[in-house]
Amino acid sequence: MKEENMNKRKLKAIKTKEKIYNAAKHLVMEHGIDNVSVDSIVKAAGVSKGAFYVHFESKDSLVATLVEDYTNIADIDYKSFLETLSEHDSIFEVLMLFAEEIADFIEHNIGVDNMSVLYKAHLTKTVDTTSAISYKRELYNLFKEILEKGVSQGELREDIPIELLTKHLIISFRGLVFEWCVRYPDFNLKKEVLTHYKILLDGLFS
Amino acid sequence: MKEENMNKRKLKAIKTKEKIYNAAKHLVMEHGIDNVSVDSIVKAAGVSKGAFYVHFESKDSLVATLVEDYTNIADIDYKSFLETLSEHDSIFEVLMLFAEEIADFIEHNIGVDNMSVLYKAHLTKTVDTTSAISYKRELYNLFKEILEKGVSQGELREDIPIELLTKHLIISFRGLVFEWCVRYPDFNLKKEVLTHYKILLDGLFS
DNA sequence: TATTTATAATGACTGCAGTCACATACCGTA
DNA sequence: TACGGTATGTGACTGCAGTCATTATAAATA
Repeated sequence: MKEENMNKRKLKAIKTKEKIYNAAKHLVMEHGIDNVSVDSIVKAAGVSKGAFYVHFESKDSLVATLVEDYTNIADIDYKSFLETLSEHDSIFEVLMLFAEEIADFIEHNIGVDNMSVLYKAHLTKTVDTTSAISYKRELYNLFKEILEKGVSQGELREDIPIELLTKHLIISFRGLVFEWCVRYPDFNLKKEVLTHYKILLDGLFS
Repeated sequence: MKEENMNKRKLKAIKTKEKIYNAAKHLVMEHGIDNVSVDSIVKAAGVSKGAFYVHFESKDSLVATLVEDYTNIADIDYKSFLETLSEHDSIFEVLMLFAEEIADFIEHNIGVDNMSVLYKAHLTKTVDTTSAISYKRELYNLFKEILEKGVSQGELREDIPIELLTKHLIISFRGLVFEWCVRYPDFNLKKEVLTHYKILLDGLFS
């Protein structure tokens, strides 16, 4: 076996994986993840159960893949939204509007069920959800960009590295989304995100 | 049927529940939750599987109960720790030390596996984990006490209600613990909690 | 071309969470 | 004290995620 040769066998394998992935995508969209079994996926895809486990580590891992694709779509949305904000001067405003946009997208385009599944997958050691969590994820770059501009405008504190601030802004955000999932529907995500970021940006002291 | 009559039947039911609970506690302590099945619990407890589901909604819910009991122990620990801090003047210091203590307790007395199970249970709509999440939980009071002292000393901003600040301090904390569970072992909980609270208390701006 | 090796695919099987029709025993009431 | 109703308890059963010995077939090698 040599490296990356696109021979007949590998092509067929890729095709099988795609069949499974697409069948899963449609079934999950139609019935919701909790009503879709691996058996129903492989039946719809016209392959055996064993084949599923050749191509996916677990059911959760397939779901994570599905949500990852949403994650990428999300990041594209966030990026283009951020571009519309370039006119604003105040970093405070930019951060607040950006946070609001993300909250909106999660609430209306992803939904509480999918976020819960993703977060549960994160908490399951056997599932690799690196791409949504990775510090290389576009989302981190977008926050970093904002903060860098803030520093160059002298608005932001400089005693804590930008990278670290970025991480903590996102940790907070994830905490809010987690709380939203847990307390749903008694938790207004957008409102609480704005309050939280207001506290976070201003500080607690008078 | 009348209210709270401790008749023979109820006593036996309580005893059964305790048998299950204790068997579970010991098995989980010895083998870890992932290596303990409901079947093994009921076998050890000497009851049927059906009895398990009379007393517990699900396996997750039993685990959540176990961790909840830890939660109460935790709150007692936090409370007595807080009392040792009464001499400190600066609210900043008190909050930082308190946060550090909580991080310590979670890391060393509860552990990443139990926290992950608890958080997964939170995310599962069919599991009632109210007690750890309730705003009536002692933890909220403790934070509130600190903040109230801060206000009376004129150290804290007063434009946001104490209750709200309390909630958001805890949301942040939960976000950090979630991140710790997800990134374990590549995330130093105590260190990140301190950094995060430093940002949160001081604000982002120069 | 024939033979060996590696990968993809199969589907019966295992183990476990959770269910359900049924059994048991206790309680309140006549 | 008899009896109907109800909380508790039983264990075989179901459905599903994940495994594994085996088969099929493409690729590498002789």
